[in-house]
Amino acid sequence: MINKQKGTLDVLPNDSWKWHKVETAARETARLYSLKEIRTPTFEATELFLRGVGGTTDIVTKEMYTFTDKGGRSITLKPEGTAGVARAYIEAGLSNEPQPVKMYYFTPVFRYERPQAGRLREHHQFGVELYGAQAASMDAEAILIAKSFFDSLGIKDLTLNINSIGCETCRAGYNKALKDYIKPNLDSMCDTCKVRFDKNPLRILDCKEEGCKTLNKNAPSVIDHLCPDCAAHFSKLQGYLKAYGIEYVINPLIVRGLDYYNRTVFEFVSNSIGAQGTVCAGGRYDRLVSDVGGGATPAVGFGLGLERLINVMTALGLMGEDISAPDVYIVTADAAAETACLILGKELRESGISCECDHMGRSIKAQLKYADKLKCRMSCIIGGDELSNNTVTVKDMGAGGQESVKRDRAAAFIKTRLYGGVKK
RNA sequence: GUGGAUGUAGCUUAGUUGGUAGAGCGCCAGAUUGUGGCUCUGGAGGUCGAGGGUUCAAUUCCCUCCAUUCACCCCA
Repeated sequence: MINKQKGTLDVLPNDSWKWHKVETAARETARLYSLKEIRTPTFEATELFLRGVGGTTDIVTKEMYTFTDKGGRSITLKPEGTAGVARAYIEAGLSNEPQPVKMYYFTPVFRYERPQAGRLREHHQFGVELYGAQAASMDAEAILIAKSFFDSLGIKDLTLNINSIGCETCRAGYNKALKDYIKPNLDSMCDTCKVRFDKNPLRILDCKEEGCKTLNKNAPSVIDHLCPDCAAHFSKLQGYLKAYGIEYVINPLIVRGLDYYNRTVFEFVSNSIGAQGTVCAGGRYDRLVSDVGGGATPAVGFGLGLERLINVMTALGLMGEDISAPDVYIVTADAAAETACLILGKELRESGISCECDHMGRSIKAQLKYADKLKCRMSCIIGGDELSNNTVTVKDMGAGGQESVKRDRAAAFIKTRLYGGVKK
């Protein structure tokens, strides 16, 4: 027996409807906002992520699935969805299309980490990428898209956290202020924070060590050090959110772990699925496209973890149940009727009725029992009597009654019963 | 990479102060004539995570490993 790999998930036949439900809702939301789907490869040149995500980030330094292919190239399974989209945008010359270019994707994402509740080595994301617009209204629309997607699924449990981490110019000033604040206490910080102090002070705010957290509470806020342009952008964003009626919390401690973000960052967080409660996270990344070799292109977007989303919905009792079932089960009441049953099945399917025939050689009783388990709405029975009369016995599995119908009228009769004569 | 918890049938699990295991659900089959849902009866299915040690004897005690799980770092 070879087991599945650590941190991977099988979506089994009895669970796949959950994914369909969520994916259908996502595609409908995408349609409403005129997003077009983009599909990019599962693996890319490692260099893309080094330059896009950032060579010093944890994702790149210790979590990537990187290998050398048979041609000696360094290949990496995508650790996030955005870099590949940026690459495709440049490579296909999408900057020449009318802007903005609004896209969405579904993708597997691979990160080598220890699994726990809400964390896998391969997970799946629904992502949105809005390229070409620098207006704060686009940031607001990204958030609105996520919000209306959650609303369409009935999820009310999520808290929206927003923050602005500024641009390069305000970052420099802020980093200095932060370092000035930290410096007297640097010795009491944890080891990783000491490293962050030099490399990327902003990330100190993200530290979960008790000592560092306490110190961070009174740390200068990024928001107070934004340059006039960034401050205006952040203020406009909040204006749009208020206009949309979207509640949010400004959380100055939100700092994304991917280097490409600037200005707006946000997270939708749930409390119902354990320690890893971030279901959706995103922000603005105006430097990404140029970082991976394209022209200056403002962009904003988010990634949304589908496994976590399904976990939240399950925890909140919003997942519902699988309602897909074959419409009709065809009971082979006599071995001699087998061919007649199979042909009837083909005919029903050709007229749009889903159905199932016996392939197990079961007794009539067992076949009806099975039809009941499948939750079929109707059964057709063909045995010796029906063969000689050229009829089909049609049984209503809900009400329990049954009647004899001429064989050549069977499909039409069943269709009327199932859909009231209106084609599905 | 670090720390804690757990590993008995497909699932949820009981159990033995050490004498090679039961239950519920599920699955399959029956309960006179060609008919499901309720009920009843029967059946299949477990090398008690793997390897080693102690012992006359280990699923039970000890060790190692593996897997799962939760938390940390980090992230969706």
